[in-house]
Formats: sequence, C-alpha cells, structure tokens
Amino acid sequence: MSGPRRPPRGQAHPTIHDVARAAGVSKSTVSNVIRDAERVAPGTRTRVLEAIVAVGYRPNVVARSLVRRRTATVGIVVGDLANPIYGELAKLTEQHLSEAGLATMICNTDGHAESEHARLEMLLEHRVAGILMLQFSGDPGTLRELRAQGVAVAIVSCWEEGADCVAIDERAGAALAVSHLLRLGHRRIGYVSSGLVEPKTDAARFAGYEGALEAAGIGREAELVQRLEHPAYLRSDGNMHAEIEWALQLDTPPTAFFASNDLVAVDLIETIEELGLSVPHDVSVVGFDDIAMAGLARVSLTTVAQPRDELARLGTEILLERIERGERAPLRRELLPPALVVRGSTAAPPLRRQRHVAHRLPRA
Amino acid sequence: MSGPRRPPRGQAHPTIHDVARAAGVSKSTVSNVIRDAERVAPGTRTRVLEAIVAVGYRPNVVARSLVRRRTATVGIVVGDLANPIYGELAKLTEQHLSEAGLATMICNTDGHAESEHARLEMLLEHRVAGILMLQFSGDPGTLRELRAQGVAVAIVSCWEEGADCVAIDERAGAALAVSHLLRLGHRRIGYVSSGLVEPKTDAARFAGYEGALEAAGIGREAELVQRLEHPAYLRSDGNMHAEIEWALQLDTPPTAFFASNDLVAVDLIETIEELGLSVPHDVSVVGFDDIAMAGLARVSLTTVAQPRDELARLGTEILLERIERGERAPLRRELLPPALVVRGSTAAPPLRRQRHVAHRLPRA
DNA sequence: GTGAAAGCGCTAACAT
DNA sequence: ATGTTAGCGCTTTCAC
Repeated sequence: MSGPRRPPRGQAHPTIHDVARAAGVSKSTVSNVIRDAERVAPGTRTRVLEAIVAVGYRPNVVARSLVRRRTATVGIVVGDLANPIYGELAKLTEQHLSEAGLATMICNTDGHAESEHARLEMLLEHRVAGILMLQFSGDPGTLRELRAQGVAVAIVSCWEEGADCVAIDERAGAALAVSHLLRLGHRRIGYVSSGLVEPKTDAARFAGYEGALEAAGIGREAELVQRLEHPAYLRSDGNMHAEIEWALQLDTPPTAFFASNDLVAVDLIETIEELGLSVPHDVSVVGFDDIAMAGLARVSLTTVAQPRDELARLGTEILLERIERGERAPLRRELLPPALVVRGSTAAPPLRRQRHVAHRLPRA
Repeated sequence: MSGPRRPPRGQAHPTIHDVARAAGVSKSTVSNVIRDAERVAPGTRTRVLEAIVAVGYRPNVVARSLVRRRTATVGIVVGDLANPIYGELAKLTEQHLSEAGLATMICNTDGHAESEHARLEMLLEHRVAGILMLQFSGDPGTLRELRAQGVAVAIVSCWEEGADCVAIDERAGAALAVSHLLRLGHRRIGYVSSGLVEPKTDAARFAGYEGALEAAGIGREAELVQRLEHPAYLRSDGNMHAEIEWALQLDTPPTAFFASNDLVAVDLIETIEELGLSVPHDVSVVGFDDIAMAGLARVSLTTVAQPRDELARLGTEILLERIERGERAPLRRELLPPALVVRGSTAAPPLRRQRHVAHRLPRA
C-alpha cells in the first residue's frame, strides 16, 4: 500500500477537497456553493460555508482558470507609468476592472517595441482574457498576432486602424492648439516632440499642427520641427537645451511652440526660461494632455485636455464587451472631441521681436 | 465509441500534446526541451523545436503554475498610482520583476483599508508568489494573515515592524526639513498632511517634525497641525483653502509649513499664493519625496528626497530573496538615509511679520 | 534518452 | 439535491 508518491504537502493551502471532508459532502457540492451555481439545500450550504471558514479555505484561481480555459485577468500595457497621465489612466482602469471582477497585470514598455513585444508574449502565456493598450508601438504584425491568439484587445488614447479603440481626435486637438496660437498673432510656430510619445500619436498631432498652419497659408519649415530622440522627461536628459537654443537664434525665430505632450511642454518652458526668455512674454507654449500639474498657477500651461475618466471608462467597457462577446461583436471605435484649456503659457507674440523680424526680412 | 463529451475545442491554443504528436515524441520529451531540463538528444530537440513553431505553440503558464503549485507572479499594492512617486516606483519595480522572469499584478488601494483588504484577498486567490507593498494601511492582522498564507511580503517606503522592508528614515528626514526651517529663523512652523499619506508614514514624519521642534525648545501647538481628511491632490478638492486661510490669520501665524509629501506641498503653495501671500517671501514650504515636478524652476520646492531607484531595487531584491528562501531567511530591513534638497520654496521669515508678532507677544 | 502514468485543484456534465 | 467522473495542460517521478 505504498500509495503513489505524494509531494510533501508542507505549508499547503486547504483545497476544496478538505472542505468537502470537513462538511461531509462531495467536492461538487462545495464547488456548487462556492460558485453559487445549481440549487443547494440551505442546510448543506451553511455546513459548507462553515467548513470553509473552519479549514481556512481560499479558492485557487489558478486551478479554476485551467479548467475553465479562461482567466479573469487582463493585461494593461503602458508606455511610461511615471508620466502622470498614464499613472492616472492606469489607476482608473484598474479600478474599473477590479469592479468587474478582473485582476490586472501591468506592463511598462518604456516605449521600446522589443519590450512591448516581450510583455505581450508574457501576457499571452498567462492566457489573459484581454489586453488594454495604453501604448502601442503601432506594429501591424503585433495586432494581427494578438487577434490570431483570440485575446480581446482595446487600444486607448491611440487611434489604430482595425481595432477596438477609444481616443480623442488628436489631429483636431493639435489643430485647436495651433489655431489658438495663430489667433494670438503667432506666425512662426515650432513643433517639439519626444521619443516617449507613441509614433502614431506623434504623427497625428503633427498632422494637426501642419494642417492648421497650412489652412492659415503658412508653409512648413523643417527648421521649426524638433523631434528629440531621447525621451525628455522633466529635464532628466537636458538634451533639449541645445536644440531649442539653436531654434531661438534663427534669423526669424519661432515665437511659439506646440509640444506633443505636457511633459515636453513643461521641459520646454524650463529650457526657454533658462535661456533668459520668458513664457509667455517672449515665447508661447502649448502642451497636450492636461496633466494635473498643468493646472497649477505656477505652471499654468495652456494645453489640450484628454478626458481621462472617459478614456478609462470607455476603454474598459469596450474591452469587457469584446471579452464577453468574442469576435462576433462589431468593432467599437470611439473618437472623443478634444478641448483646449487656455491658461497662462500663451499670449500674443512680443512686438519688439516682430519688428526685429520685419527689419531683416527685406534683406533676405 | 461515443467517447466522453469533449468540450468544443473551438479556437483553442495548441498544447504540448499537439507539439508531441507533430514531432513524433511524447509529451514528457516536449516538456523536457521546453524547460531545458534533462538531456535531450540533439536531433530530438531540433525536431521538437521545429514542431513548436510549426503548430504555433505557446506554453500555458496557468497549467504550469497549477502543477508546480506556485506561480511566477507577484502583486504590487500601491496607494495612488496617480502620485508620480508611486508611478515611478511601480515602473521601476515592474522592470526589475520582469527581468527576474516574474509577472506583475497591480492593485491601487486609494488609501482605503477595505480596498487594500479586497485586493490582497484577490492576490492570495491568485496564489501570487509575493507581494510588494508600496502602501500599507498598517493593520497588523493583515500582516499576520499574509504570513500565515505563506506569501512572501516586502514593504517599501514604509517602516513596518516584523516584516521585510526598505524605507528611508522618515523621522530623520522630517527632522532635516524642520531643522532647515529653524536654521532660517522660523519659529512658528505648521504641519500639513493628507489622507493619501499612509498613517504610519504620516506618524513618522510628524514625529520628526515634533522632535525637531522640541529639540529647539519650541512647544507643540495643536493649531499649527492640519490633517486634511480628504486626499488633497493637486487642488482636486480645494478644501485646503479654508484651513490654511484660518491658520494664516492666527495672531501669530506660521511663517513656514512642513508638508507630509510633495503633492500636499504643491497644493499648499498654490493655496498660500491664492491668499495673496508669496512663497517663500511670506511663507516657506518644505515637502517630502522629491517628485520630478519639485525640480522645475517654476515650482522649485525644497524637499526631502526619497531615493526611488534604491527603494525599488532593494525592495525587489528583498522580495525575491524571500520568495526564493522562504521563511528560513532572516528578516531584512534596510533603512536608507534621507537627504534634504534645498530649493526656492524656503527662505528666512519676513521681518515685518516677525515684528508684528513681537508687538503682540507682550500683550499675551 | 524517452515514454507512461499520476496527479496539481478545480469545474461541469451526467447519473443518481 | 448531491455524488461520480472525466478532464483542463502541464510537470515529474519512475520504468524502460
């Protein structure tokens, strides 16, 4: 009777079997009361319930997931959790998911495509029920693979073709920002972006910038466009200095900048002021996102607001719906309207500088 | 031959069994090459490897976790992901864990004990290998239960008795901040905290505040201590206004404040300036954490720095060690030294106000 | 070096 | 209303 080798059940958790024994019923009955499925006689139910607390039983989600062949976990992929807007979005999302009974796995990609790929691979091995992308490198192969695996995917804050997604109209938002500057009288308007802004998003915001300029009859000027390679994050690199100094010393320097997100905008203001100019007196700056910091009187950044609550709520809703209904459900794509928040970082261009520019133009 | 009911394997993932068949070997052999365990003949190995890509196999972590009776997932519990310091900590931590081959589940508690409890319950049901607490309500029962369940636990940035933890010396840090104010000549120094600061942390910082005052021969004054009930987060509530206005209209108002974290400090500066006073000219403010924003010229907050990299690195290291070695390993408790970063939010108290105070004192 | 077999803890038919 | 049974996809002895 040397029964089968039994791995040492040292500090093991009690199982449904232990509960069954303690309550004098079968495993299925225990399972039934736990899942609250099938009718269970009131008396039996109480005995089981008591047994559960008696033995200190806690359901094993891993086992349940295996047999059900689906987990109640979703992954959220984010570019930079240290960026307050993503921190907020992640927080709201986790809250909604938790309310829906889902656990959340989080993955920070730092904007690297390889890192994104590795994290997604991990999520797939974990058989997550869905993936919420708060950042997406934009690789179409990735999206195809995800679909092939049958995971639900929803993309938030990034308008991607052929996928469920919710985002604001980035292009329109950027145009709003630039139009505001044009209305103030600016004619030389720079565009500054950083590597931490997803390529797709950057492209859309840039398109809005260009479109607004074109509509105003202003041609594009390559020298006014700066795409900083390294992610600029609150001066952590500081490589912005040289580029901006260079731009401001052009014969006809920009009198305003549109930054592709608030973090870049804040860095930009810092840089401009380090160079001895003042915002908005000498140079105006508009950002994108409306992170909390932008509203501080000390910062007072004019920016395009992203409705985080809506993004998080809709993003979760769409993902849950896709998880629920599978591929059958039609694509859901929600494009939210952007809103410009005018604060103190924008003003009319300085008169002196404009005259200065006028003097030179005839010579050119 | 009406074989047992076979659940419709619709869009199912290929299993180890499919690979085995495709490669003409047994499941165990496939398992051996996947795990890279036991010697496998080179030829067999290649055939299996080929079969894996041929059928598009991806290991099922859920099944593996069940049979191994341990997951490779850790939970991280955080109070407020929207607070940049926690966003940064979460990001760094996830990165370290990912490098160690562990998946990360994230839980935001909003500082509510019930919410913390529910999230921990969920993590336990998921049988996570470890839990990293970036926020802890301080309930000793919770810690006991966690230990009883045999999960590894490490507490970061909160000095808790009888648990693995890493934190800076909060008390000393607060004392550093207050001593700085004393050295500048301040004698009436307020303390402002919010509900989003963990009770334990708040208590430690307050103790440092009180200790420094006592050491300078200044008695405690209840009217200078404000613990705002609702989490103050970048003016989202604004209930700070009334309280601070009240304090500033005392006969001998505080000339400086020590805030229990940077977010509170930033709110405080905003409030003070809304009241028509200037920081640091009329009132000085010191914060705690040194979030990125504090370094901006526009904000320029004097604050006590938390070494996030160290906290995240050590926290993960300690947790991994505990997961690895189990209860056997001795407790590891790392207390890091705090550092004061002096910026522009602190200065000597205004002379006018001091005279004003002197005039009144004799009358009292 | 490889395969057969026995589960991990649970769910879900199905039978009683 | 409750119990029996056959797995979920994998790891891990233990034979061969």
